Amino acid sequence: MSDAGEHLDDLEVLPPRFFARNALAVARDLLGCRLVSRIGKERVGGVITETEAYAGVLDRACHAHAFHRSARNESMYARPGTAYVYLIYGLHNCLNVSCLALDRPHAVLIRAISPRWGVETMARRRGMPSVIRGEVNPSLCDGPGKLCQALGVDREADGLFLPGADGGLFLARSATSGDYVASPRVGIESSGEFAALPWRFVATESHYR
DNA sequence: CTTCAGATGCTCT
DNA sequence: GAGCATCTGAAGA
Repeated sequence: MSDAGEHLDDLEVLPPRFFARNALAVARDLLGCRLVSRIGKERVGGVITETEAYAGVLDRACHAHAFHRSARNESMYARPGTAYVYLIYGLHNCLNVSCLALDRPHAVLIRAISPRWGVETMARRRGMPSVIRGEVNPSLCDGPGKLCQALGVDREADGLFLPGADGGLFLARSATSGDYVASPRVGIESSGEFAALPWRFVATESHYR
């Protein structure tokens, strides 16, 4: 029973208080939630299937480790629910949401979504076919850089307050609850003991199918 | 299936 | 100048 027919106008936007918690809680609870972009003319988006928590000043892998603060990560210090978008490897954007509180800079990286709305538009932005062998192309949004490209998210979106109704980007409640698997975060091998912590969360099928 | 190199630009040392 | 919360296509097993 797929709920692919659910209408974008019926989605319940996540309120500011959803984000006023530590990154581990927010990262787990974002699984199954909807991420929608109306950057550009069409609305596109899907269901969040993978997140990572970056849990503040003690977390060596976090951009705000040891209270590091610069023009790049200023959004981590903004009110909870603020988009933090940065460029990685000179090529790809990564979309995060700030959480916890002003002086406690946590963030959740959204690593993957399951495409649901505007699949053709996302495929065009990604430069690949929307359908492969009768199924939605699985590589449209299954990575942090890929989903930003598909949703049209770049550093213009940095600093957007996602619970605000006027933005081109928002998060909305999950229609279902589901299970997840936790594992170490990706690409942070140089972060010492923090590299092994299971702060990456991947939704199981129960979330969205 | 797997590994691997190259692309590319911004931040921080 | 080094390193980076990545992605892709090509080559090998």
